[in-house]
Formats: sequence, structure tokens, C-alpha cells
Amino acid sequence: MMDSPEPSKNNNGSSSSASTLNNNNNNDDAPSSESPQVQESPFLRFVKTLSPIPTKASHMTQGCVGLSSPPLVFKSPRISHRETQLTKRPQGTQSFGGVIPQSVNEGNRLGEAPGDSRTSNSHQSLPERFINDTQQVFDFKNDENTQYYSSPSCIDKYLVDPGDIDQMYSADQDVQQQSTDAAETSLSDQTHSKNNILNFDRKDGPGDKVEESLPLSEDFNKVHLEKAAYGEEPEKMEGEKNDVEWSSQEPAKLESILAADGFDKRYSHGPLPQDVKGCEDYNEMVPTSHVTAENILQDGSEATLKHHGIRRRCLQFGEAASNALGRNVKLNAASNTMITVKPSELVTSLCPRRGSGNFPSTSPKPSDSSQGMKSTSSIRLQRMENVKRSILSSNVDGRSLVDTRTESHEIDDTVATDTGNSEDLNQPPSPCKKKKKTSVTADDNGCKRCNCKKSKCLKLYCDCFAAGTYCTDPCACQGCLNRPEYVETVVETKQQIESRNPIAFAPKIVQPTTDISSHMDDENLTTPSSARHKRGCNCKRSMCLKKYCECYQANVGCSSGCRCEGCKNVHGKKEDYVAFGHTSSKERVSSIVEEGSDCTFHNKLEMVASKTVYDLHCLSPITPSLQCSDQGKEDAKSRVISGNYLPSPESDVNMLASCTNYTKSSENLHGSEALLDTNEMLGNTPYDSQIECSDAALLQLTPLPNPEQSGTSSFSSVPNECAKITHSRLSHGCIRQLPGGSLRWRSSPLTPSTRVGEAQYLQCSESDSKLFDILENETPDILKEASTPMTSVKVNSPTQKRVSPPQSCHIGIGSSSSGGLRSGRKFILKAVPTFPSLSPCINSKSNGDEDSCNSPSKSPLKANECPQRES
DNA sequence: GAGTTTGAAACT
DNA sequence: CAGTTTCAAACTC
Repeated sequence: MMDSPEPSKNNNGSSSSASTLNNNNNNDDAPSSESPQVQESPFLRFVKTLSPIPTKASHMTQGCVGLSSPPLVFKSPRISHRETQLTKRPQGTQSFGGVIPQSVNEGNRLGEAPGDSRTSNSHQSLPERFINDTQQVFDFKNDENTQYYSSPSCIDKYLVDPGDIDQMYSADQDVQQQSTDAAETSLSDQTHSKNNILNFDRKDGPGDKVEESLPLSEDFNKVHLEKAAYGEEPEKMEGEKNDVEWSSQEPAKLESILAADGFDKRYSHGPLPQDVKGCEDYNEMVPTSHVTAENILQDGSEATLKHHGIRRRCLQFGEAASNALGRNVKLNAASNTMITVKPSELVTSLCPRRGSGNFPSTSPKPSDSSQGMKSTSSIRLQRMENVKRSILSSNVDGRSLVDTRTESHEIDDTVATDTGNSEDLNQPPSPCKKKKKTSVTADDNGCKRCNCKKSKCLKLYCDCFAAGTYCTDPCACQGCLNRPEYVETVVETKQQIESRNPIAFAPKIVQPTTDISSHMDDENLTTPSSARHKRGCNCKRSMCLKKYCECYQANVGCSSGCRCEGCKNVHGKKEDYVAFGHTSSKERVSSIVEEGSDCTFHNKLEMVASKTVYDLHCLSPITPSLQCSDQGKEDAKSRVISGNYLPSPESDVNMLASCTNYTKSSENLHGSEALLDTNEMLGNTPYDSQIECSDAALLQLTPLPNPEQSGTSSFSSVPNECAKITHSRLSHGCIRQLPGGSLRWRSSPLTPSTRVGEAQYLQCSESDSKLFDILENETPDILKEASTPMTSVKVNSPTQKRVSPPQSCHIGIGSSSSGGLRSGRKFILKAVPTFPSLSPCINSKSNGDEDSCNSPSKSPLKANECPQRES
């Protein structure tokens, strides 16, 4: 870290140089970090001068390392990136304050961030530590990450509260950066929102654009943050374009380039706070997100960032509101425009993008991407297809890597385009914005955009609103109030709707508690056919063969909950579902069992689950992770054979864990990719699944890195397995909830490093809440306890209505018995309850939010219960 | 691009 | 809870 930053700084004179530097740094970093050289480096010196605390890079790093054992965690490049990003960002802003002004100012606006110094000042010494840590972690790779400075504060927090990375970031950034500005900004924002509200009817006053454009452009901005941060939008745009081109190029180049960009961006962050004042922060803005995004880019996980950026759209209103209060992170592009990035969005974006291994070909056109960033779901769908293709096309690791990057490139493109589109809906659309206002609701990317005329986008008629996201530029809505400016209105409206229907914002698609894989459609390899619409459709004339049918639109089959007439849903007929549902899993099991050896029913179930998972992995174009999947698969089987009572979930978990382990041990990068891949795999699933995938990936990642977790969750004990299962399931089902729940990351149970990575990851994801849910609900027990030190997990999602599918059930299933599998069809509304599996009955804290296994409503039942019951 | 169809959401 | 209206997307021309 230290090294990279330094060189970057030194080189910073030119962004281009930065990129090269980064590359060089990568090479250099490792040694430097290890050796005292680092201390000697000018950067360190500078830092020392700045920070009262003597730079003990080694110490710091060691301490951190010891705690988190970052290297392991970071093995997966992406994760590490994230982590680094997390740490870095804060530092970047903070440490930079001191350092940047000197060197960094360069092209980037780093120099602009005088305020940064303010924010960072107290922590200046910390950065070194952090850097060291990060260096260690990342040295193995490029470490574009290394470039930056880990934020000392982050480190501290990290150390202190591994669990709350999110908070850290949010807190750090918010507190530090925003602390000074935040109050003002928040106030201004609120006032803004009020003003906006007052004005809300106004449609596109030119003046409005200026004001609104900034906030509205959030999503875009988010995406752009990275770009904007540089202040190089044009260049960046080009750079992004280049990225796209790069996709085909060698990863190394990409990384280097990305690193360079990321570097600039990072620096840009520093300035942001300052600029931010001028700009209003968006509620959505999340410091962490910014960090992650940037970091990700740097890491070569660029794709991830990009992915994240893609997702930007998802806003959980509740969160948004909260964010508005405090969390908003402001990034200043070189220009006055502020770009806000939501972590959640970022994260979510990751999944979808990843999903499309084919990015280059399938990658949404920039223009398209720009148009619709809104609905992640739509994106997901498209990606699913892409993923399928990719999966089908390639399983090769290297390929997968390439693909992921390409995806990232795509993301970049989208981002670039997005950046272009920052205008309000009402406002005259930028060229890109309302391009397709036509009937199409989703972009090529799958981003949805609404076209509401009378609902003001404050009713469920509005897809954006229903999805818990703000309308974006691509939207062609009129009189839209579903914008950051109107957070209050949005939140109130949402609350009202929720009061009427608590699960109104819950994910519509839920997976049955039973094995995910059992119903995998061949067509939709990634999409479990088992997924069903929460409420079911009511089609009468479309026969569920057109998009009028929500089930069909979601690529899920109709279920018993549907009241459709003449159902001919290609994804699954209602009748079939009813009849098939129960038996299908068993049948599948039997078939699978044939392959496997003698197994008990449970084992069979596990087999099935594992198999499904395995299949998914296999399908996914992937990195080693997939390969790992094989191992994992076997592991799962072996486990099953061994008698692990945990059925499918475990196997899945095991699979994942094994994969992750494998990746970690073997290749850090691969590990990250693997995660991505898995996510992608999952991502194919219609809507929720993608999220789940991401979650799964996260989960996977997390467990390994953390010794504790590994111990707890990963392999050894059954409970661990349960936890794993829960994780996996969580990943599958829990995350889903997007819209409603606005969960905040609080703690990740994982070790610091892992936590950090996770946190970043999570934060990045659009579905912060989702991830959160997952973590909290799923990991919860295990992670919480295991990771204990940091276990502060909070579920803040105001909405929290996640109807996450089955996860709880899954958990239950996984934990206890096949019961869940047997039932097969239970849908869990709220995903996340807790991880019952790990600890026999640990109630996730509160997750009460969501449904227990079956109840869509917030059943008190928690994961604990589920397993028990089922058992 | 305009108009129609459709079904969810909202309302009564 | 059922029926009706409103709404916006999907679809057709």
C-alpha cells in the first residue's frame, strides 16, 4: 500500500504516470511493504511528518495482518481490493489530506482536497499501518490498491470493529469528511429535498436541472464518482471506452490501467469533501461505496466496481433516508458535480455484471447502460442470459477472468454513459437519458427505467419505486418525486405503502425453501426454476406467456400462489408446480443419488443441493473457483456421505467454501473471481438470485479469510457447515430483498480483513441491505459469534421487508434436516432471519424483519426456529 | 409513434 | 374481501 501510494503520488504528476506507477508499484510494493523500504519511502516520510504517530508501517500492518490475516483474505484480488479500497479510501481522503496536496494534486483534483487533510488529520498515522497491511495483503498482486492509503481511521475501526466496516466507512467518511461538511450538507440536502419537494411539480426547469441534476444523477454520479472524482470525465469516458476495448486485452494491462484510474479516482476523493460542500450530497452517497468502487477498480476488480456502479440504481429508500441524514458520501468530480455512490449499488452491480461473462458481446452498450441504470433486476435478467451464455460457453478459469474483466469494462462503459446521464427525469433528458423512453422499461443493461406520468413514481406502479430505487436520468417519468431530493417524500410514501402491505417492497421473487438447484431450468441454467413469484400472478389472458405476467417476466414459473387462468408459463406451470413441487426435489435427489453412492435421504438431499450448486459453478464461466467447485462438490458429497446432516445447503456451502479455500490457497485472484463467478452463476437467476449469488460469493470469501470463520463456518464442524449452508443459502435467498430493507452494514462477523472485504463488498452491493441481511441473518450466528469481537450486527433496514425467500428455510434445512428440502416449496419471504444453522438456535438479532421460513410476513421465527422445526 | 391490451396496484 | 378504477408496461399496428 504504502509503496503504491507513494509512487503514485510521486508519479501522480500525471495520471498516466500513475497507471504506470501503479504497475510498477505492484511490482515494487511487495518488497517495499515487507522491507523497511517502505518506511523510507518518501510517502512514508511524508506521512510521518504529517502524522504525529511514528509510522510503523510494519507494525501497523502486522497488527492488522495478525488480526485479519489479510493476505489470506485478500487472496482474492477483488476482495482484497475491496478491503483495500475501504481502507484506502478513508485514508485516501484522510491521509491524502496531508500527502496529496503535495504530489497528488496533479491532474486529479487531489490537490483540491484541502479539506481532506482536515478529515484525515487525526488519523494520519494510521494510514501507514493500513497501507502496510494492505500492502501485505495485496502485494501478491498488483495492488493498485496499494496505491492508496488505507485510512487510518478505517484501520482502527477495522481493528476495533471489524464488523462494522460499513459504519466505518460511512462513519469515517461521513464523520470525517462529512463531519465538517456533512452537517451542512445534510442540512442543505434536507433543505434541498424540501425545496425540491416544494418544487416537485416543476418538471424540468432549467434551473432545476442544475440543482437536481446533481442529486438526481446520483446513480450516474455514483457510477461516475470514480470518473468524476478524477475530474477527467472526458478522459475517463475515453478511458472507460478503452476499458471496454481492454476487455480483450491482457488482464495485466487492464489492471494497470484500472489501477491508474483508480488511483486518480482515489485521490479525487480527497478533494471531494471540499467540493462536496458546494454540491449536495445525496443520501445515497455512501463513503464506503465510493471507496469500494474506486478500490475495486484499482484492484483490477475494476469490474466489480463497475459492476457496482452499474447497480447504482438500487436505493433503499429507508437507507437513503438514513443516508441523507448522515451517511452520504460526497465525491467531487473535478467539476462541481458531485458524484455519489452507493455501496449497495456498487455491490449489486457487481453481481449482475459478473453474471455476464460475455460482457464484450453481451455487454450493454454504453448508451444503453446509461439509459437504464435503475432497475437492477432488469439488468440481472439480461445478465442472467449473458451468464448463461458465458457459462455455457466457458468454464475455463482464465476465460472467466477475462470475462469478468470484460464485464467490468462494460460496467465502465455503462458508467461512462451513466455519467453522461445525470439529469433529472423531468428535466430534458440528456441525449442518453430518455433515449428509449419507448415502451422498453429496461436498458440493454437491464437497467429499468420508468415512464410514469401520473403516479409521480411514488407508487408501486413505478418499477423504480417498487424496486426501492430512485428514478434516474434514463427514466422518462413525469413529475417524478422518486428522487433523492425528495427522500422524505419517498420515505413517507414508502412507509405508507408498507403500512398497508408490509411486504410491498419485498422481493417479488422468492425461492422455495427446498433445494435451489432442483428446479434449475435447463434454459436458465443459473435460474432456479424453483423460484416463484411471491404473490403469484393473476393473469387471465396472457396465459402467463407474456411479460404482462410477472412470473413470466421474472423468468420464474407460476406457483400455487398464482391465480392465473390457463397458465402456460414456460418457466413452470402452476399445475406443474403444485404437483411437481414436492416430488421434484426428491426425484432429483434420487437421480442424483444414483450418481452418488449410497446415501441417506439427507445425504441425497445434500447431494442434490451440492450438485446443483456444483452445476451452477460448472456452468459459470469461471475462474478457478469453478474448478474449485468441483472439489467443493466432491467435498460436499464426501461430507454428505460422511453423514453431515446438512443437506443441500451445506453442500453448497461446502462447495463454496472449498472453492474459496482453494482459490485462496492457490490463487488469490482466482478466489475473488471465483466469487464473482459464483455470483454470476447465481446472477443468472432472475432477480433475487443474482443478489444471492453475490451474497454467496461474499460469504464464500469471508469465511475463508477469517480464521475464525473458517473455523466456525467453513469446514470443520457441522455447525460450521450449517453456517456455511446458511451462508450459501443466504447468498441465494436472503439477499434478495432489495428494495425494502434498508439494512446497514454494521458488523461483519468476519475477521477484520475479511470483514473489511465483506463490508466493502457488501457496502458496495446495491443491496447493502441485502448483503446486510445476509450477513446478519445468515452469518449472523456463526459469524457474529465466531467473529464475535466485532459481532455487532445491526439490522437497520427500515423496510426490512425482505421477503427473502427461503433462506431462512434453507438455513433451517441446511441445519437440521431435509425437512426444508422436502417441503421444497416453502418460500421464505424474508430471507434473512439469522443463521440458525451455525449455532443451534441463535436468533439473529433481529432480523426479525423477515420472514421466517415460510411466512412472508415478518414472522418472528428465525433461522433458529426453522431448522429446529424442520429437523 | 400511437393506440390497444394487459394485469398489478390502488381505491371504494 | 370483492369489485372497480387507475396506472404503466407490454404489446400491436
